[in-house]
Amino acid sequence: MLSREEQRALEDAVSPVRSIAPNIDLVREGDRADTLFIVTEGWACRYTTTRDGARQLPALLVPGDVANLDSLMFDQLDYGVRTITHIKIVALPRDRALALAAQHPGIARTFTWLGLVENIIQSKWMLSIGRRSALERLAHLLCELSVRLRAANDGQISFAFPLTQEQAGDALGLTSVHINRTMQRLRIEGLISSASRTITIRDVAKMRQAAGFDPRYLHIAPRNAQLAPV
Amino acid sequence: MLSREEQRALEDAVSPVRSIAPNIDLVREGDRADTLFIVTEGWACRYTTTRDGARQLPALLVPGDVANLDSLMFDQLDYGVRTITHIKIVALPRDRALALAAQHPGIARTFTWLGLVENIIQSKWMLSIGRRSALERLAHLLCELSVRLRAANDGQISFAFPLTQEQAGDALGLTSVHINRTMQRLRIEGLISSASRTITIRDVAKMRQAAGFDPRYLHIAPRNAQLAPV
DNA sequence: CGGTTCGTTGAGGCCCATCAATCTATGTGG
DNA sequence: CCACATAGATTGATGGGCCTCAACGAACCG
Repeated sequence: MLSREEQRALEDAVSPVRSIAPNIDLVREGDRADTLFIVTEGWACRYTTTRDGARQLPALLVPGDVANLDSLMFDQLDYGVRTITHIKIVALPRDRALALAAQHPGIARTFTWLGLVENIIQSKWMLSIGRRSALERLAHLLCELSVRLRAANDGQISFAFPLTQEQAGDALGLTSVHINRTMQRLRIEGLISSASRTITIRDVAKMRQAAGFDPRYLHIAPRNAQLAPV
Repeated sequence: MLSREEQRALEDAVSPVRSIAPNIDLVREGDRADTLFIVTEGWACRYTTTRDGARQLPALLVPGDVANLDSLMFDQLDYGVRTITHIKIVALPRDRALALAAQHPGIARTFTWLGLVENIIQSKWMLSIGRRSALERLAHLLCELSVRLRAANDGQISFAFPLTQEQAGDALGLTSVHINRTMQRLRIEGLISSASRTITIRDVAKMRQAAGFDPRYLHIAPRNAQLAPV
């Protein structure tokens, strides 16, 4: 999507890579932020909270994601950003981001593209949280992540899944206890297996069926197109 | 946000106003769309569905909203758009929208601004659906709409609310039956009253308290700033 | 090796869904 | 202008999916 020149300009504009430990707030709800953070390695999440402390994650951030796109236009953040694993990020000051966008149409295009995809993903999450059972929700999330992480799909898919069950619950609108029980059901039904924070989807077709998952909404070209179902 | 010239360019690019009856699909899930629809009067919604027919509305569309912003970049829609009331819309072909954005920085800015605000609103809806009780959810939605519709706030707020209870349920991840009972509780507790599709929030402060609502996330300047709480 | 975080299990209860019936409002055609 | 049809609102009874609380086990780490 970016020309070589644009790629270059972007890399020049960006701060040196910064490493951050797990469970650290990059930004807190309500903070002012005039810098975009781009995840290059590891996992993070956006989070929102109710007055009484309940948490909902509106997004999981994996390598390639921008943590706070809206800082492009808004001073104040409506959510916090917190690391999940050890993570590497680069920072892009808003001024420079806007200047880049003004100068390079491909970069402007990329920003709006990112925003629109985020939007679509959030819509799907809403559908899950509002209308799907716990089993479907969890299955759908795992399917989505397998695609976003571009995990190889050869009938089985394996990928690192570093969330605690509590964090998974916060993403799906469930409690950690219920995540636990739901994960067990997924295992018992032979859909997944997991060991040391790695999930493997044992039968991708069956899993997607159980989740009601159709990868097209992610607008990502599948890694090996000839193998990707539907 | 737009210069007078840009305003003008936009109005010139747009199709004549079209009127549409209630409960009509403008676009269906999965349809191709190369035209943006902008609501100028009346209500509509975006909707998504699961395989087994459950519905979730990721957005309510009121005057000023763009129904399908992502058609700016994507051919295929991941949701349907359906009218709720009689409605008036104008159409803006993608080509012209992109050309306008390329030529007028204010218009480009407006598009990304709209996308980012949508994003934030969706995050709040996710928080509601995932973590709030039915009462809080409904109260929060009504508070949000009162602000988005720019209803006058003089301690009380009245505005037309044309959703059926089924549609409200689809927006909030609840059933119509439960919307009914929850609405009754809001009335009994003196927070709202309603007659012939008009809602009035009787005590705005108490209502916002009950909803956990803070209007800042909408990034709209309040109509009479001196009266806006918080 | 003790401490802390995370995962697992059980018992009990509540919020909201489901199903179904009835009531009300709106609109339509005769 | 009324009879009727239909969509939407309301009510009741019942049940289930998920929450809550609490305890215990397992893994990790300094």
